[in-house]
Amino acid sequence: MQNNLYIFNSLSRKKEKFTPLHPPFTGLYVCGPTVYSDTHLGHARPAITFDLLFRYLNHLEYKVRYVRNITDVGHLENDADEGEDKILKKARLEHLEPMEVVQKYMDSYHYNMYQLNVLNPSIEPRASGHIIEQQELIREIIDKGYAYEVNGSVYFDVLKYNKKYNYGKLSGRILDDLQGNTRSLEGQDEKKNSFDFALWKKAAPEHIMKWPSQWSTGFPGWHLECSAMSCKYLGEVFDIHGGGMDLQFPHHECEIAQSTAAHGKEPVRYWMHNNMITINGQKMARSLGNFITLQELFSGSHPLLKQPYSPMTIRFFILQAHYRSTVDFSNEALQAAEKGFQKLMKAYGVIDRIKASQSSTIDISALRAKCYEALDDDLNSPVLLSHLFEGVRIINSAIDGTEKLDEVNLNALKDLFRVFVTDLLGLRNEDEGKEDEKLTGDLMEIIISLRKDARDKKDFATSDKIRNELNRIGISLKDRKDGVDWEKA
RNA sequence: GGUCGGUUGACCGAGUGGCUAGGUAGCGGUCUGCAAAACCGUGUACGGCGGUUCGAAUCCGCCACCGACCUCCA
Repeated sequence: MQNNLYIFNSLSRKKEKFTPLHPPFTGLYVCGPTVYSDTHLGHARPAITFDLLFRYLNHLEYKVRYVRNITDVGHLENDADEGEDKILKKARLEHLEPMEVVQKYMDSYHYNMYQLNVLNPSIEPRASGHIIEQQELIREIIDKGYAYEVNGSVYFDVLKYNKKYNYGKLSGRILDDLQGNTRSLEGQDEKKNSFDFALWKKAAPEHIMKWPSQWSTGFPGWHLECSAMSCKYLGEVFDIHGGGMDLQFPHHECEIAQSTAAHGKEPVRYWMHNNMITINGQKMARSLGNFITLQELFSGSHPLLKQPYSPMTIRFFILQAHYRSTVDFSNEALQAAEKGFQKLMKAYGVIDRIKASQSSTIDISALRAKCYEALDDDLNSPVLLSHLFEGVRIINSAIDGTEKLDEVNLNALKDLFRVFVTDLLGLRNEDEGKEDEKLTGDLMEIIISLRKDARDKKDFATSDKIRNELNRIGISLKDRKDGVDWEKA
């Protein structure tokens, strides 16, 4: 299992060589969505980032178990919600069962992921299906002495944990600073310290989503589900944990604390965090009211959108930036991405027209090595794309005859595009079905030959009319030295 | 206020102590009857001020601006 993959580990703040704990097996856990609302552009970022990682690890022949959870127990929306459960609140508004809301948005998330060509994870566990495991984990933490029960709720004892371990190591936070930064003293009566967090919360009588436990009828703390489910499916120590940078603190910090307190071991070996998508320089988030859903992007139905953008345009747009950089949304950037994507796929589509030469002016193996180098360098997809555009140039030049490829290099080029464009970047052609394609092709042949006749007779009025009329219905003609190509706009 | 990150040409976006990605748009050219596509060429780029260095946009310091996170409840 040779690899040369380096990934940036948020824990050490350095690029580190990736080596799984038990090769060839590799465990990958990524924080999935809370399904209380439509999937938005921000959700696409981690999904695509870790899809690329999943695809690459598979390509390197690791046996990857990719776990991406669904949070369906519900979180608070924002301060204005006064503690009411997010999913519960939405349910009241729409007069639906909480699980009906969950189902609806989970289905739509799955459909959007399919549209973006994001592969399904190996396991997609739901928090509501792992209440028992979460309760067991709480008991373990209590047994080890790092949690305490107050009035039916259980809290994590951060101060005690920090005496033996290091709370804040992932996010670079110092406990003393956190203490000094306490916002207010209200609502903290039950906890020993303001920075303690809930493992189990006693539910108010009107709370719908609640489960029985030895402490109270209530619900698990938010951070718990990821600790419990990652441990169940990947073990007490596993290889890679991913998620958005906004989850680094407190969510991931608390995950580390919970798992370490329970098992006495550092749970995650490599932490990876994707950066945010911004809109006009501000983070896109539901709570900020500036988010664009994927449906709106695909249909163009949002005041900020000048046109619809296809799923593959969005995917390409996201892959054109490195996952640890913010990427700012704008119509100009999306339009540029759309053109670039089409250029790439168009070249890929004509690769079979290249005829092998006796000799080669290009060495594809060098290009291939550069492509691997790009991915090995912390999944540098923008650099990979720049190399693939060198491939685009080679394809077009080979068709024009200004570059030559022998059979070995031609096959290598085809393989390069199949591996990197299709398999790893997960880009696919979006041209619609082929039902009427043959008929259309036959008709086009006839029209093209008629135009050729006119041109042979120097009847350019007729030939231009044919071309213009075709243009009008979205078909453009391209005269080449050795024939005529056509394509739908 | 604390912690962390960013500031690259018209736009997006990589990257490196000297060889200065890529996409989009613009301009010029080749090819075309014309056009399109493709190919070739092209640009006033690295926030400001100092410092280290033979040499910095890349390292260090200061400043400015922008952003993310900052425990309760979830």
